[in-house]
Amino acid sequence: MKATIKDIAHESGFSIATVSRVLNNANASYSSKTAKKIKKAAQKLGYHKNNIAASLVKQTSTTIAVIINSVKTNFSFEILNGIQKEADKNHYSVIILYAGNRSDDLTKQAIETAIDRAVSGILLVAIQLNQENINLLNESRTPYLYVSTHPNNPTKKFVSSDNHLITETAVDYLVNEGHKKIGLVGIDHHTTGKERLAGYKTKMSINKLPIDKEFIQYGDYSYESGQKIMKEIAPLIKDGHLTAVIAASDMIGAGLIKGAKKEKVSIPNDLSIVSIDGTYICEITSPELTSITQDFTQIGILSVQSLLKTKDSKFVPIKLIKRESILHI
Amino acid sequence: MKATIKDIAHESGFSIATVSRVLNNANASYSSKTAKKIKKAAQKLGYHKNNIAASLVKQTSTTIAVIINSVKTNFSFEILNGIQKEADKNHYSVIILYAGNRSDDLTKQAIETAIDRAVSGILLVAIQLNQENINLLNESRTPYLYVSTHPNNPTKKFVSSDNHLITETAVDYLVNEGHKKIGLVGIDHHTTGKERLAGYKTKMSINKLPIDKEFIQYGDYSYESGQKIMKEIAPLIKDGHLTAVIAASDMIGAGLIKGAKKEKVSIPNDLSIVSIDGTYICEITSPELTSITQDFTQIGILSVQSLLKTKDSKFVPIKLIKRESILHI
DNA sequence: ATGAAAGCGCTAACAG
DNA sequence: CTGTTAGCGCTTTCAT
Repeated sequence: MKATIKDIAHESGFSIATVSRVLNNANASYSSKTAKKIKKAAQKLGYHKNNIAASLVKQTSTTIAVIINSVKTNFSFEILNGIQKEADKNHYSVIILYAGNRSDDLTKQAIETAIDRAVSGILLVAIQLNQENINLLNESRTPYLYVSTHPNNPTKKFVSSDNHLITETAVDYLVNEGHKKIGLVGIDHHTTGKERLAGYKTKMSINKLPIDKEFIQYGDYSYESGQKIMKEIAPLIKDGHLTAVIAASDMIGAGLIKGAKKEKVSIPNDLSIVSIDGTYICEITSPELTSITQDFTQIGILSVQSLLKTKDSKFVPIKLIKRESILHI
Repeated sequence: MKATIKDIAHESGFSIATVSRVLNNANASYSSKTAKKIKKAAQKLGYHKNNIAASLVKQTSTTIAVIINSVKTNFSFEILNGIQKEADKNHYSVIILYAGNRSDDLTKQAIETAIDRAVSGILLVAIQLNQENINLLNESRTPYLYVSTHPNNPTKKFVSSDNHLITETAVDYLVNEGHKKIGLVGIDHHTTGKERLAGYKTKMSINKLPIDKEFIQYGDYSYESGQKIMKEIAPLIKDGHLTAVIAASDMIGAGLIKGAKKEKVSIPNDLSIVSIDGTYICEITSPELTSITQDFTQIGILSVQSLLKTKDSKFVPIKLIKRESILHI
């Protein structure tokens, strides 16, 4: 039915070994005439390589596994896009495994599936690993990389934005616009949140700005979370005790705007917002959200390059994009 | 290194054939005692099935390929989520292949990759196939299914919303709210657009409502498209020649709202909008968008079920969700 | 109920 | 430069 290298061997008069060599461009240990003949035969028979067979003997496949949380983050899709694009370019295919809602069990299951399939590498998108899963990964000797997460362990490889820099840039900008009462809202208690908090504190301190306890509000990066937080901080805003916040995500920013409407808080007149992420959400809200924009597509692309080739860790540059949610005072 | 069935055979004292039977629950042609022993041995050795080897001999894998356009649709992720969830449940894994921006060449490439990997089925998410690609698919004898697309060929299998019903429901609702001058904006020239247009025309006609040429505006489902269209129709609205529109997507709806601000058109006072899709975008805009909501997660789930088991075509129910973008007149 | 043996299609020594 | 051969780990007749 489907043509195999055996058929090509028959058709061209060479052995399957030679056919295999030619078709894989193995160190040119064949004459160009042979190559031409074999390629022609392959063409004629409509040959397609059976990657499964190749994987079996090579004990590795040209497949990259992406493990991802199923939480509703609107940027994962962009990262995936970047990964996909770069994988395609290198003739790799991508299999996506969900780790549920940050569940260690499901993460373990995903890792096992990846290992079972003998993938050539694993991309952990916004995934936090417990020790058991780290061990599992290490024992498998499958290369892996943290994507959009910056592990505190310096021996681990990652590709992500620099969380410290993100909040530092945001504070600087806000200070430049005349703000002194600046909050940071919607961050989580994990690495990402901690780093952003650290960057924020650093710059606040450098600028000799006090940090009220209420300036820092935790959340889960969601729209609902943003609305809830606005309810919390509305009194402060009305009192003039808070004039600007850094939102931990666009969705938090959007939730803040929504909540502000209910609380009769005017954005940006009563409160300036700079949101972290810079996805298309920023343009849909009214007012549009000024943002510290992450280059998610690039994060995806570079993570594949790192996994397959460079093996480097990398911070991907961020950008401040001015829209309408900041008031100069 | 890694345990294989050979190791289990050794450990348990049975042959690899028996081990294979037990581990695959093959028609109980083994005693339960044997089964117990073998399973214990497998457990002890930390055995994991090498699916690649199994795929090679069975000529099929427990992998589903999803072919998808890389266009920025905010709902593909939801469909993917549903697919993933249901695939997981059935112990299938999912590989995602991008077909670029509706490119026939890239689609062909994606199909070939899928076939190469001997996937057990292909899900075409919002993909339009040309004849060459249809042939390719048919020759491969790989089962495939249209997802979120309703092919005009009745022999093809699909899982999607009923596009006719979507616009019919929208028109009915708008008429009920007292509207008579109703437009349909942002649709494309492909099947989806045509079906929505047909549903719209049907109900307009039943309600004896005239359809002005300008009532129908084409687009590409994007935010920008929505803004452009608003520029186009703003004069009509101001004249009172148009009081309501059905937006072909949430992004079109959001673009309309954005454009309306520029054009000094008030939503919903000057124009009512009901948007098709009902993703989270509808809650972020101001006013919130009333929508005909598609159940994308369910579409994903049912498409896997259809591919793997039922082989049925299916329309997934839609829902009208009232928010703030409709004025009763 | 169980085992032996033949491959699935391919790659990679090893010869020549 | 090319061919022979031995598997990769698993499933599946065909015997027993």
